[in-house]
Amino acid sequence: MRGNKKKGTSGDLFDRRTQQVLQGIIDNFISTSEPVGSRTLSKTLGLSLSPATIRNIMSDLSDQGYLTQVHTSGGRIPTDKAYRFFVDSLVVADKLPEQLQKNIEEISYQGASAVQDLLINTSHLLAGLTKFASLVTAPKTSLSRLQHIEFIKISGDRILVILVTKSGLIKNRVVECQDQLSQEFLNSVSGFLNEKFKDHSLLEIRKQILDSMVEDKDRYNELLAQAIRLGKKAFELDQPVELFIEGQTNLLMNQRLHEEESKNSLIRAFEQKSAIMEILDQTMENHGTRIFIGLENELSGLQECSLITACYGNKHNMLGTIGVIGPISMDYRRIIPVVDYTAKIVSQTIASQSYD
Amino acid sequence: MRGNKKKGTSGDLFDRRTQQVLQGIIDNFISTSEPVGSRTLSKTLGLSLSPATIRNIMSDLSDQGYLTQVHTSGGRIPTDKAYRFFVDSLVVADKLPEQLQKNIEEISYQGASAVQDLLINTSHLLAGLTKFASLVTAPKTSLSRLQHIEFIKISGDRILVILVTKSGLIKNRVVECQDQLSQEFLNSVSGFLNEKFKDHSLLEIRKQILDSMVEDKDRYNELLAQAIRLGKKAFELDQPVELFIEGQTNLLMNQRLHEEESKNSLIRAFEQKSAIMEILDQTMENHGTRIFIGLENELSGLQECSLITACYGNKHNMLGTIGVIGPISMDYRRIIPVVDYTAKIVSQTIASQSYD
DNA sequence: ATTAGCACTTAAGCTTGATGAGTGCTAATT
DNA sequence: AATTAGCACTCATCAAGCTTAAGTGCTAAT
Repeated sequence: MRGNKKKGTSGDLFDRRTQQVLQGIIDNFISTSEPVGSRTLSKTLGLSLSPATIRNIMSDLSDQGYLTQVHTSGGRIPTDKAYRFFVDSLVVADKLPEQLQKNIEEISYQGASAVQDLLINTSHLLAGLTKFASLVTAPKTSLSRLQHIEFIKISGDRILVILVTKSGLIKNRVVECQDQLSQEFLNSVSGFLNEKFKDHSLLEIRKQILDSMVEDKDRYNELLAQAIRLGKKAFELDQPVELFIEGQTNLLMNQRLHEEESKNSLIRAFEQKSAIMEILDQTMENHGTRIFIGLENELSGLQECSLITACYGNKHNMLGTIGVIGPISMDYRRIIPVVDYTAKIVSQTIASQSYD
Repeated sequence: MRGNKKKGTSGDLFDRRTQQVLQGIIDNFISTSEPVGSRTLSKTLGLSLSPATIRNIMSDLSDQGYLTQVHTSGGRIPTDKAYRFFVDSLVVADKLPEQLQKNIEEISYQGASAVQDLLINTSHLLAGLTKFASLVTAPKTSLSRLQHIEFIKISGDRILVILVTKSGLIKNRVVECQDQLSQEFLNSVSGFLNEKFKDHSLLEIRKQILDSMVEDKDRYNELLAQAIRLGKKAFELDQPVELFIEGQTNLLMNQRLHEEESKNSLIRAFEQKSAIMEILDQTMENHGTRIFIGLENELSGLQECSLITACYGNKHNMLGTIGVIGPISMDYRRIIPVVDYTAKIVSQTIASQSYD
């Protein structure tokens, strides 16, 4: 999203005209998915250049790796490199149509519930608007800070643990417990934990609890001992990968992905949730929209696709990532602002809901 | 699953041989998905009948609507009616291989957590084992009976409501509340509600709350008034359709579904979650495995597929349904017992976890 | 009742040739 | 020096025609 005139990824210099031709080819291919040839281009492009001239330009672009031919004759198609150039030279992405803005803003009005619900809605929304597959990661539980913990006895030996984080995540799990503990006792335990650990990150809490288990081997305080024991169970992270994927079918049915084989590897990619998580986590290092085109994707199953991501969170802290996976020849001008704006709205909504 | 000798759906009488031929055709088609002809059949069937004889039999079966020809020559394929007959005459489905039994049983050992988690696991499991799409409905919240309700104040004006049902469902939602209520007060409210409504169905509770709102217009008891007000918010059902669908991509990638158009209508069908819910709800009327073949499905998008369902719950009460959607020519002998046994294990697991 | 034999049907695969969009190159034009 | 016209060439796509293999229905022989 910077540089607009002279720089392709590898520093090739284009004159204005060459650039227009490349743009034209990309635009054309994005809308038709058909290889585009010199004749067509000469007509659609407003430049009054003969096909022959355009052929020369195209030949140069081919030499520089921006175009390839599917077969000897029959037009050329843009390479990943061309899309990269194209995307980089989008100084300002299209403004988002008002209607779309409204659609996106609606997700935040779905009532004040847990952050997870917001994220699930977001992922549905993105998949729906783009007709591609959407990815949304939840804030990392272990980095979130404790807002509240509560134990509820729901039967003789089963205790429901409820964990609320500052960022608005709500988690529950049931733990079993041999000792018969009264609800009153549980209340004092949770009171103790809340007091001691409020605002600490879960990771930290977990560490401290483990430490004190080592220290207080011979404990005399019954409350403390139980608190530690219960706390251990409560904060013991199962950490199921919190990644919401929606609209896989959209993507698989997309006309532009026809190779049976690439569909299969795409499905396999979607199954590697933790690998996807890792990639998305990396995008949190620098804010803003990021775009991975074709082979730029580390995950091999995604190399026939492009991934567009944006982070949500507050100034201090990126919490998670949202993204869209679509065909390489997607309409970047349309999709990028959608992802962008959605991330912004999610950030706002979370900010207004969280307990900082 | 009843009747094994002489009855097709419409009461046609088959002699033993005809039936064997039909079986042969179905088996053959299930494993190859190619139309099967008289010559092949004469060889693979162990009956030492000449192709000509088999042709005659096949001709009869065609007349009775059990077979159709895709084109004038080139073998015949079974109709829905044939599968119906086939399935009905499966007196006893294949025994489930031990390995599969183990796989299925494992889902119940995933630790004692909320019923929802069990159901999500189940739906993953079914999709994985069958390589088709799986459906799992959660127990109806409104019919479940209250085990416990709790209010937790998580910030000035936000209260977390936790609802645990007898069947093991755990629901949370955040409600906003203008009045500043102390946690102690919330505790007495939840104490009150627990006492008054434990074991009542949520539907019933909701009704009673609404009733008392009408009655006690001029309330004097502050606790009661707040309890009612909070209770109303808590039991006001959002009831998001609780249907877990997994493995849609499995199904879409399945070789046997090739028509682009039928894939699209399948996707559309999956989007109508409430319609699917309705169908699954109907299956709860009578216990046991149910099978809907092709056009027997009410939902038009599913008419190129078969749906196999089984209910889970306890003797008194069916709670929900699990199911699999696959191509009409699926291997019923293998799939039916998988669905069957899974439902059984889910029932057991829930029984051991629920609070009755 | 069963089977062999035969004429007929048809999808699928193959070749063939025409068409059209596209290409690279060279020579003429501006 | 840049642009363009012209030309020979390439190749996917399509339709037409042909062959093959698997299948069918029917009739007559067993």
